[in-house]
Order: sequence, then C-alpha cells, then structure tokens
Amino acid sequence: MLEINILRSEKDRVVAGLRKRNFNDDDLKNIDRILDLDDNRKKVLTNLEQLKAESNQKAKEIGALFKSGKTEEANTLRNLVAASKEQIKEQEEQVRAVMQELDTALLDLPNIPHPSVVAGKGEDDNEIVKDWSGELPAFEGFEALPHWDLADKFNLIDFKLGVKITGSGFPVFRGKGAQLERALINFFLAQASKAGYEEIVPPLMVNADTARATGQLPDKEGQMYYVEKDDLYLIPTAEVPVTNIYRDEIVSVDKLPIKLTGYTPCFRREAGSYGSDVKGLNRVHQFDKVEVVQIAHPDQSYAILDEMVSHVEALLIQLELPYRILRLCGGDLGFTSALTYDFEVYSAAQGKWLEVSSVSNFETFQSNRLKLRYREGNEKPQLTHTLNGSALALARIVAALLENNQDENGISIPTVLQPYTGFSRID
RNA sequence: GGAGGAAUGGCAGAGCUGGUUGAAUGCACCGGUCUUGAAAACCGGCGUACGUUUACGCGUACCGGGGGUUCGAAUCCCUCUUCCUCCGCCA
Repeated sequence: MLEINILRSEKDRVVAGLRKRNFNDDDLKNIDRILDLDDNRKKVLTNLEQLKAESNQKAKEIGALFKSGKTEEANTLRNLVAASKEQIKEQEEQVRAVMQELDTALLDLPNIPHPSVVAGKGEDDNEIVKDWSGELPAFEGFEALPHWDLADKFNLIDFKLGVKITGSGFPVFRGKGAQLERALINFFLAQASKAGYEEIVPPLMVNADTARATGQLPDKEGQMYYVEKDDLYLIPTAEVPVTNIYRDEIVSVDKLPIKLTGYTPCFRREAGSYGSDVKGLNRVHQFDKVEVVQIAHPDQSYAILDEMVSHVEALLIQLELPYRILRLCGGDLGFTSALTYDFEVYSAAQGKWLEVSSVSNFETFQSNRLKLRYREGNEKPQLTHTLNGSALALARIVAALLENNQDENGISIPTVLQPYTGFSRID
C-alpha cells in the first residue's frame, strides 16, 4: 500500500510510475480521488475530535461536581451533554465511511516502479539484463525427451497418479524423483544458511490479515486456495508467512538487515491459465520452493537486491543450468513490487526458457501494510523496505535438470547435488 | 468437542465496588551527577497512530479484536480470538 504523503508530495513520480504500468488517464484519476478523500478525512476527523474534546471536558466537570456534592448542577450538565451524543455518533459514522472508502481505493493501487523499470505491455517487453552467452545443450545421435516423458521413462514423477489423488497439477514424485526433489531443497537451504539467512519453517496456511499485509489480498484473492470453514488461505509462497513474522514490529536499526529463508510447498490455483505451457512441471498447483526474505534499511535495499540476485545466480551456476536474467517491465511487474528481476532457465528438450526465480524489492509497499518499522536512536519509527526472492522454485528446475542432463541411456546429476542425492545418475 | 480461569505499556506486574489512570511499582533502556574508568547509588527521561500548530505544545484514539451501556469504562454487558487448568478424542 502506498503512503498517502508520497502520493501527495511526489505526485509526478507516482503518475509517471503508474503510466509504466499502463494506467490510462481514467485510472490515474484515482490518485486525485484518494487525495480528495484524504482531505475530507482530515476535515471530518478534526470536526469529530473537537466534539469529543468538548464532551470529554464536560464529563470531567460532571465528575468533579458529583464529587463535591453539587448533584443538582451535575444533573443539569449531564442532560446537556447527552444531547451532543447524537451529533458525535453521526460524525463517527461519517469518518468511518470516508476511511473505508479511502482504504479501499488505496488497497487497489499498485507499487510505483523503480526508475530503471521500462514501460511495457507484458512479458515480451521485459528487458534481458543478462543473456546466456554459453552454448545451449544440444543432443546428438538420439532424440531428446521432454521432462514429462523422462519422468515417465525413469519412474520419477507420476502426473496421472496426482490426478487420481487430487487433480491435475499435483504431481507425485517418487523414487529418485522424490530424492532429487529433496536434494534440491536441502542444497538450496544449505546455500541460504551459508549466506547468513535464518531458516524458518512457517505455517502453510495463513489468515486474511497476513495475506493482506504482504499484498496477496485483495489483489490475488482468486489465485489462492481458500478454506472457508476456518477462513484460512493456503500460502502461494513462503514470502507470506515469513515476511509476516515482523508484522506490527518496530525493530532496532542495528538488527537490519534481517535475513530469513524458508522451504515450503506453494499452492496456486492458476485460475485462467491453460495451453501448452501447463504441460508436465511447467505450471502446477503445488510446487516446492525455497524463499529468501530480507528486511532492510531503505538506504541499503537496492544493494541488497543486487546481493540477492547474485545469490540466486550462484545457485544456477552451481547447478550448471543455462540462465538469463530479466528486468520486468511495468506491464509485467507484480502488484506489490517496485523492481523485479526474473531468472529463466533453459529447458533444452522443450526448447523453452522457464521462469524459476523472481527477486523483488517492495520498498515500503509491504511494510506500510505490515506496519513494519525500524527505529534509529530516539527518532520516530520509519518504514523498512522488504525484499524477497525464490532461491529457488523447484518444479521447473527439475524439468530443466532432467531435460538438459539426459543422454541416450539416462540422466546425470550435477556434481554439486550428488552429496545431497546420494546418486550421480538416473537410469 | 465439554467445564472453568485468564488476556494491561519492551518484560514483569498493580488497578477491575466506573470519574484528572495513558495507566502505580519493579526490571530493561536512554541522558546526567559521582568515579582515573567501570559498577553501585542518586537525579531526570522513557509507547504508538492520527489530527492541529512556524514552534513549545494541544487534541483524539488505543489496557487481546469487535460491538454495547453511561455525561464518563482498563474497570459493567454482549460477542469473537488466543492462552492456561480439568474432562473427552487423537498423530
């Protein structure tokens, strides 16, 4: 959620930013509407508070009169004050209405893109900031199989079984497939720990307050699985519960940056997506992911973003996967993000680049909702910046590993993973 | 799932027969005096948000969340949540 004072004091920047997100003139009117609502809020609030102040004052007088035994006078005054109650109630209702309208409008406004973000319609306009300069895997003398065929051939992943147990998009990993999955999780967590992140095992279900604070509600409501009976949401990413650890907290500035990591399964309804890119592991409803989260001082957050990008890059290098790094354009940038780098990995048999990581700086957008602040000395608390990134998302990494490392008779495991898998080859 | 008890500031812990209580006291924390330095002792400070003000300040709200009674509520009532104890069930 954007801070109103930014809307007010840096309106030009806000407008320019939202234009990158393809806001048209009509959409932009919302900004003026919000400012008007805020003006109105102040007006009615001042009014109400004045009424309350008067009423409080009188109440004190009545108390004093009763105490000194002047019952007659007290009762007279009491009747007088009772009359103003109606007025206060009316004003309160007005304030409530304005605040709610303001809140709703503010909740619908996405984050302002960083200056480096270019305008653009969608994913085709994303900038490749680092392309793959090496060779892409090539296969000679045999026909390379896509990962769903490899999974079948070597009994690693059973998609049909998942359909039977749950539905489409819930793959069953088994045997060496399951072990590879677990090995990757352990490898990623070990790397994150080595980089100084504290490991968290969070709840996989969250309440609405939590989902709202990181921005999934109301924006992504339809994309989350919702358990109505208990009013809980299945997490779409560990970002949600992990970042919310610090909701409503004021941390001392010397605690920053706070670095957290967590492995969780992620649940996504993926409503409305279909077509060839949902085949196999490319797009599933449940997948494993190791997430890294940082809570940072505003002055440091962009340096930290770079650090997180390097961390993810190092993982891909160690896994020997061809990758490229994209800076998302305004049209593809997530609702809550100011700047996002996406990592894509080449999955050779499909001949496709698959998104495996998204690393973002949210600046104060989340912390404003989280009420997550830091304090420097005796200064007034300030909003922190929050960042997170996938390090990494498993399903598509598995797809690429299987496809890229296949030969005629089997699949070899990258050296760095072998201590985690306990085997060097699938055949 | 049933019965009972509880939820107060960073922590501990009063208040809970309604009236200068944003809230005693202790600890923690910050500043000062003392000391060669430190500790101890002593003195002072020490919540957040919003509104208002050039500023000092002033006002409003907040004692788990929401609602109600009242001129006035941390204190009374309703409701929800969470925790503790006992019973039941259970990996």
